[in-house]
Amino acid sequence: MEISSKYNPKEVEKKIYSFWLQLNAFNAEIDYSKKPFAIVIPPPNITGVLHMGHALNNTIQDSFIRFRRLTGYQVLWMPGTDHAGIATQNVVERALLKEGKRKEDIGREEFQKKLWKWHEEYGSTIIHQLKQLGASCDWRRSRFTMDSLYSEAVKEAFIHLFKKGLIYRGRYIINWCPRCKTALSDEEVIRKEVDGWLYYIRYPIDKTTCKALKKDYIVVATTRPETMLGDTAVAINPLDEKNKWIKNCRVILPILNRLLKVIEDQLVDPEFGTGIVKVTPSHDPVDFVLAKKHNLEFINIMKDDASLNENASKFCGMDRFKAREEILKALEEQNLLEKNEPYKINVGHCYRCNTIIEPRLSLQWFVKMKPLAKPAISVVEEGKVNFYPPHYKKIYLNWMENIQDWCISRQLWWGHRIPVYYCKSCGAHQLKSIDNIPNNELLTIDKKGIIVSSAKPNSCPDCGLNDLVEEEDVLDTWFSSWLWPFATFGWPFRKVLKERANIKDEFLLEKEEDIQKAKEELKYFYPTDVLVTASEILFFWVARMIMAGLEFIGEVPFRNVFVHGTVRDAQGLKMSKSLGNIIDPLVIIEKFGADSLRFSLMMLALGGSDVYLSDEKFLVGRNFCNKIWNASRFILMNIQQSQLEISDLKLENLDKIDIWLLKHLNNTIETVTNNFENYRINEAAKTVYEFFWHIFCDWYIEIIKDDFAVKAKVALYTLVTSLKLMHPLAPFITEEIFQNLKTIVKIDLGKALINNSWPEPFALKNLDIFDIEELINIVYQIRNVKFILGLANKNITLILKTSGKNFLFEANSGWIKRLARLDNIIFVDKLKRILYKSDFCEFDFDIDDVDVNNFISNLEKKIIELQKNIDNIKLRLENENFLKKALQETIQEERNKFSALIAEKAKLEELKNAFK
RNA sequence: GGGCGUGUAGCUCAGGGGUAGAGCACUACACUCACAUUGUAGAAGUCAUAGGUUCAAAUCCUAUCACGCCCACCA
Repeated sequence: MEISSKYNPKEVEKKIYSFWLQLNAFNAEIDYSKKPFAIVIPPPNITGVLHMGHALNNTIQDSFIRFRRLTGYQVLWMPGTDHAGIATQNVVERALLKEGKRKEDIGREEFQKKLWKWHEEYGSTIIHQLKQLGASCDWRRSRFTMDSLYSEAVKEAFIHLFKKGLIYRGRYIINWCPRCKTALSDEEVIRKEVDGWLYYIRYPIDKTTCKALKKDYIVVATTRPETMLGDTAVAINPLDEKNKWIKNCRVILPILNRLLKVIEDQLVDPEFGTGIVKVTPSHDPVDFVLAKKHNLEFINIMKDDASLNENASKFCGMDRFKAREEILKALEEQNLLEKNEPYKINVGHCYRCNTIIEPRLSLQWFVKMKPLAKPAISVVEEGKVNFYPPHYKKIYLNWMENIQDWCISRQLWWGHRIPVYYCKSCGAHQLKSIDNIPNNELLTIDKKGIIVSSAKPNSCPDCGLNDLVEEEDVLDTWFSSWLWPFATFGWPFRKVLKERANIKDEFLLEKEEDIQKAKEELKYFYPTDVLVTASEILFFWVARMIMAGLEFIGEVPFRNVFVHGTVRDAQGLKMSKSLGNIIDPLVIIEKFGADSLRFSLMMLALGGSDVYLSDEKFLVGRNFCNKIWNASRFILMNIQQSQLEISDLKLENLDKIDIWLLKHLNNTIETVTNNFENYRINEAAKTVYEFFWHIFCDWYIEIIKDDFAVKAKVALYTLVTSLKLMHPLAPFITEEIFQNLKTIVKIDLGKALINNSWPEPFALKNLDIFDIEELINIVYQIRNVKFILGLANKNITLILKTSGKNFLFEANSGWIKRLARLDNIIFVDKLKRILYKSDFCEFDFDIDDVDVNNFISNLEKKIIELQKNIDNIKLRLENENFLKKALQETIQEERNKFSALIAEKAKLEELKNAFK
């Protein structure tokens, strides 16, 4: 069998992946003889294309999964996709716009059809890409957050919370995206500091209401002058002496000439601006709070696209920013704009389209979070859910303790429809209109005529009539995602028949036994073991899943949360398409192979901290894969060429070199196992890298080259063991080599590597490997001295004097000569000249005219180094306090160190002096 | 404003009370046939700053300075 000197990932990966699929190696079924290990994938958006963040996230998961699969767990990696409300709607809207249509032109139903069609065509792009990465998910189970059965879960959750009084509908100031035309939760708003202006505007005082005037106007400071049209008061701090005089006045709102009263509230900072604030209840969150408290009128001045409405008089129809200019102009004309100064403002942006958010008064659905948060705080405090790295625990708790109610309604056409019906006869549907709210009416909602139900009811329970309309809004995408860890198993286990499914769902519970099986699977695999996620969605998703798990199942959804960092470019900027700084994982896979990508990422996947990437970072993985390939190639070719018949991997008649290697291998197995178990994946990668390359290849294989036939078994054993250790990180190449190996050696190794067994340390008697380490050190010393003397590329003869260890050198002379590039080794009793000296041996070369200057200066440098250390320790040993207070053990250690250093230095000086 | 974290070699980071570590990059040498996607050797750091605890601090504590992330109603 010919083995190419270059690994060809493209061919191999395709072949190996379908081999795994044929084996059903990813499939997870209940097996009570094994312990379960489950991970649910963070479902990527159906609009998603695999980016480096996905690659990192999923490689970590796949490595954990493959590790556990090999260690004998019954493994489930549950895959799926997320319908991603706004994101998907935006994509399809854009496509529609290319045809010159808006979604309103074709209507909700038609638009939804287009969405589903889009999902069918492109929705699984990312799934295919995950397969290219090597993800070993049980693809049969793939779920979509809009599956018919999943809808049942969403409805169940809503109804459950509603009945419990944890869902309410309320008029509230929410974040509104005027482009997406929907409400957003606080988490969906990205705050960015932008340069703006702080405008100082004069509001004249109504002289009929105010007697003792200091001035005939007051000044308010604002960054958003256009909202002044909705002002219904001005406010000062009750303790603000300098503005106290306006307390009982009324002021006149410029342009509209509305009379505003002055209110007093602690929320006002007397130090900011003039200490007087304009209050715009419908367009500012703080003012909203003030207005409720002080019973102010709410005037909405904007339409849903953030252009001004009829309440804005002559500015009606104008865009908000245009209106700002015009209003400033008008104020200036009337000499009411006192000044403006540059000012940095924190402005909210839509996380999907980056449009500036408008605080907007509207009627929305909310979940009361405090009662849900309470148990979710306890489980983390008690350690039932652990974070890696652990400091995320604090961040989580801090957030949870300050949690706000969750706005869950979205004015989108793509998503789970809120399971609510309104009775027209009871007037419930009219509450939807939000413009011109008379004072503060309807801030809480009477439940009359509002029916929460999973299907349209026949009649209104309040009035008995059947004039019902369905709620138009859909639910926040995260309201379905937070159910992911158990909804994917089929919770709430309702029978859903094919006829009722609105798409060709593959996952339906049609028969009673399906339901029973699904329930059993949940019981077996849930709670899942670890959730792997980026820190960005800790609150969006992770925290909410914990709450949902506890509320709906009564048990945490996962025991561990592994948080990895954000993927950034070499400059530290977040990778994003708009910045044009992305490194496409698919390009890396194309160029170097999936394993190179995976291994490189895992070397860098330090828990919690961000991953800085540049193209050359992927060379680590590529080079390592090349090393794995070629080392394996060497071993296999030699077994073939020497026609070795190896029938088993039992190791016997080991010599010291073998034991030296196996000791290192044992340590590696232990460390790698430990690192995987403790989610220290980069440590696992580094450990196996170090062993395979620098112990196994650099030394062992080099040492045994001359008598490979004798050592082949140990080499083969070590190779197989290493393949297992590396498989979670580099699955394709290790499986490929494993399969090649099977055709060459006549050993029953099992059918495949993927579901093979994890290695155990080899049982070694505690044999001393000191001699081998010494010999390796001597080879290193010979090379070193040769370099210093400028003899690196010359073959020379070594003249050696040992302390009774000649036999050792004789027994190992083959490899020592080869690795140190020696013609010969001559043993003598006394050296004329000494180039190296230790307790073990001393040596010289058979070359007379060496350039000693370099050698001497090198010795001097070493002596100076040693002297520094000696001085340090001497100081310590002369310190009475040290002798009095340090542990006896420590003192003895220091003394030993001291004498060792002194001896070492003496040797070097002796060498040096011999040359003078 | 509050919370969390980070500052160690040119870069990316390990480590962690008692002589500073790795990888990459760099320098020199070597195409000795598994691998130049290689090998061998080398140079490189007052462990952010200032105090404190300690016999001993890069390591623990405090403050400061930088940087990063998250949360928050300063218009």
